[in-house]
Amino acid sequence: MTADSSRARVQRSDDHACRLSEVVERVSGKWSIGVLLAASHGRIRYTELERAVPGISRRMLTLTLRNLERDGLLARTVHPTVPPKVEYRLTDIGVELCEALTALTDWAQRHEGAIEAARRAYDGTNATAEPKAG
Amino acid sequence: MTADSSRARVQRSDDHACRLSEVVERVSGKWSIGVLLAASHGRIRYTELERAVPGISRRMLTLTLRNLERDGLLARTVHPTVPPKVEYRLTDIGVELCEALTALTDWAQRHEGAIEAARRAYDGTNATAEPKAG
DNA sequence: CGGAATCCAAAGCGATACTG
DNA sequence: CAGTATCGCTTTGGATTCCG
Repeated sequence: MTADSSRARVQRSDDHACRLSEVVERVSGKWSIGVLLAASHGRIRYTELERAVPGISRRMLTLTLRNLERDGLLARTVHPTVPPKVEYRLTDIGVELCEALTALTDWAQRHEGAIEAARRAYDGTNATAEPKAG
Repeated sequence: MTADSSRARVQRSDDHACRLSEVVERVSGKWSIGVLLAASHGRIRYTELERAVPGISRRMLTLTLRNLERDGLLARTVHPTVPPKVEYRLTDIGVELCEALTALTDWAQRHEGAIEAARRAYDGTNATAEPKAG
């Protein structure tokens, strides 16, 4: 990955950041998490996913699905019936990822208020340059 | 938030996903995590960050810094000395976030190999449509 | 029903020159 | 040293259409 890491003190930070980045990259994108969670209830079909993740477009759903599938987080099963039927379900490591994400949920929940407060404070302090206050 | 959630079974997933999305949004972007980790070692200056996060540009460093600061994850201290000196350090909730992220690191580390394998398998299976195989 | 392809707008990001 | 402003390329993502 990063070509030159000869700077010693950056090493472990770099390593740590690298690992994290991989996870975040795979989970970032507005939709990955929504899809992941929607699939965590058990088998779910394409159209169900479309409804379960409110604002998503066909394109993004398919793209997200493909990514998740490629990383081995989601399994795709095609039923060769007359009206095609495709079901998705989390793999074992997909389930584990969802569980690991609860640490984040937890954090978010604990500090939800603090963050919003910080934002308001920040926006207030720098309001002089903020034309959106209207 | 999401206009129509009358579907019952989606309710908690939606809620959960929402919370998670907030976290991910704030941490997504190629650089947020790198900066966060770099700051987790203690006070760190602008130029030090620039070096600690290898590929980052001035623009992105500043942008990322501002975002993190706005969310109350990072604190900025200006020393009004002759050559300006600005130091950044994680706030308490910033530290907590970094700690929460270790659950993800852990997951990534455990399944690093499995994911790469899944990718190769996927790319291999769908290689017929892949012009990059050289 | 499930999904690929195309088109287009917006956001992300890098490089760099400039300022206090 | 720390940060801002501008420009242009690249990526993301939404809407729509067509296919098996």
